[in-house]
Amino acid sequence: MLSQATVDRIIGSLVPDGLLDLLELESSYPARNLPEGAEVMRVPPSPTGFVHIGTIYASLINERIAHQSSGVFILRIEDTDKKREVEGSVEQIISALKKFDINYDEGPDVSGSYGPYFQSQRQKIYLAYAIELLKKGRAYPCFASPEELQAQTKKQQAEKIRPGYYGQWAIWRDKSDEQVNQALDDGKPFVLRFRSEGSHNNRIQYTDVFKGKMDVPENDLDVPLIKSDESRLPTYHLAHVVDDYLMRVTKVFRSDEWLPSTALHIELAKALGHEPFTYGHFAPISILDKNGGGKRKLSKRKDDEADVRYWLDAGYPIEAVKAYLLGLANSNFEDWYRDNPDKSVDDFPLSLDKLAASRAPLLDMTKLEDYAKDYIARLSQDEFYDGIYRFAGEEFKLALEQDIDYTKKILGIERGGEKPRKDMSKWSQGFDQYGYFFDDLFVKDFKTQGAEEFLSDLSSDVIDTAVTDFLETYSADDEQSIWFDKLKISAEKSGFATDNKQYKANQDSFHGNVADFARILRVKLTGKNRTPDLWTIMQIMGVDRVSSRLGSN
RNA sequence: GGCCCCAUCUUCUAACGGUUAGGAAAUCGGGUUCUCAUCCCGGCAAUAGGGGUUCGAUUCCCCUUGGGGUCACCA
Repeated sequence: MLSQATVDRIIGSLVPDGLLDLLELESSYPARNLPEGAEVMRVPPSPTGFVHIGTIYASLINERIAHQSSGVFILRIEDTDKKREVEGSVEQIISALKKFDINYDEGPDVSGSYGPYFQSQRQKIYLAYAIELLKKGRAYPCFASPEELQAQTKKQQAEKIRPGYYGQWAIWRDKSDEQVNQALDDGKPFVLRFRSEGSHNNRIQYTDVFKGKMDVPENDLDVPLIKSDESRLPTYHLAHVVDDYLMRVTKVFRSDEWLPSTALHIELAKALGHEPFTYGHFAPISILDKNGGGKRKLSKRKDDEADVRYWLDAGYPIEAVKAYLLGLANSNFEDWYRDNPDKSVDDFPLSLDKLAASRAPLLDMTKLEDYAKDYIARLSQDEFYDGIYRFAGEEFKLALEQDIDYTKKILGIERGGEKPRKDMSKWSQGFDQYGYFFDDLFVKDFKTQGAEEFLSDLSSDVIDTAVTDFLETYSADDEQSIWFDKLKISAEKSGFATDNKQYKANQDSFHGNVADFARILRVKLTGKNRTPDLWTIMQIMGVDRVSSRLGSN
């Protein structure tokens, strides 16, 4: 045990301008006045770059649980590592949550009486608790250099001993007053470490909301509490225990990666005289390794999909992404969504039990696309227009605005009925789906390319004849059935089979079947070989545009 | 390596200890359609292996194997 004088000296070096009074501090974080059963949840991203889709997943879960119980959802920025901090990340986090329509009641840009919500602004608070531990003899300064520590770890690995700063490896744990003062005199940097009283041979039990009864070894690691650099910011462990205590968080839901340090957090809370938290650990989203490995955690470096910007930029509808994520969290979501076509994904009652069963769900982009197609197909015409418009490039935007009536007709194709068109999974596809309707864009981006790609098997003579034959009989006033009858007649005249069986039996005597004949018109008209039905397209384009596109070469 | 989590079709998963092991996505066939997207019908496809407990095990227990996480002054 360090002498009072030494402890005071350490305190002086840690907080030269005075220590916060704990009682006073705690009185400014009173119990929340919430209804019975209300949960206070939080999501604590760190601003170290882009926003991870896992952060959105965790936010979704925490927000839902909080708000379903008439509780509070907090966004707390964990910016205690100034070295890794990337400028602009906080704004990115905030805007990502906004885009996903995940609302927090307290956060960096929302007033709340349990702040501040930047951990870097709470530095004095952590210090006060750390010093409290120091005074109790549950913390001590450690002057070991990174090199020393590294050498120690190496030695442990070589000798196949459990690595870590504990027991005999906790070299500064029981240094004398003289040694500590000497190090202080030398001006050596130091961290404040936790003095664990646990033993790796003892076991502790706790209940995880998702995983049930846990039985793990006690913590015996003397982890750093306060960093040695001049920021004197805390490590995650201290920050978590202090913040969630003061902010009156009722349940700590975090991803599985925190499971191994839970014993430590329990011991830390107890050392501070607090009741340990109720924890719930859920499996993080994983992805199939592209290089043939197994499943693994979604990694920032290797996977584009880890970045929410990827989802946003590609123009996946947010609701669809949320629906997919909710489906990963709760397997009954799909059924619910199908049974409640008129409800929003935000109305889904997330269940804790179901979440328990979810394990390391694999990100399945194909399935997500399916969700997205469904979602877009359900949209009203106005919503559909909005989506397309928002993701349109400058030229496409101008085209869309030019003649609203024309645009509305175009975007209204096969929409709103019993069986809406289902061919778009992301908004960025809007241009490709509808751009050809606009003459400038057609000439620039569709016309030539399409003819080369989709009509290369037919000679230009055949194509010309087909177009001429069709135009001879075409009338914009024809009903669809008449139009199609005429189409068949011109097809026959041009040497195409109108009967599929006939065609299959005798392919050589035809240029192709009706489908091929229609393909000529389709490509000439749209530059594409996949479009909604031709009659509708012609109706919308109008006779002049149809003639001109078919007539031109 | 220590500790921890996890284990049902290709994927996400469902199944009070008793089901022909179900659904969804993908895929394959068939139908509808001028091409597509759809839509409808159908097919393929799983309880990792071995021991127990039990009349009976996907379900409970143990072992093995496999996958994942963690062991930082990162969170």
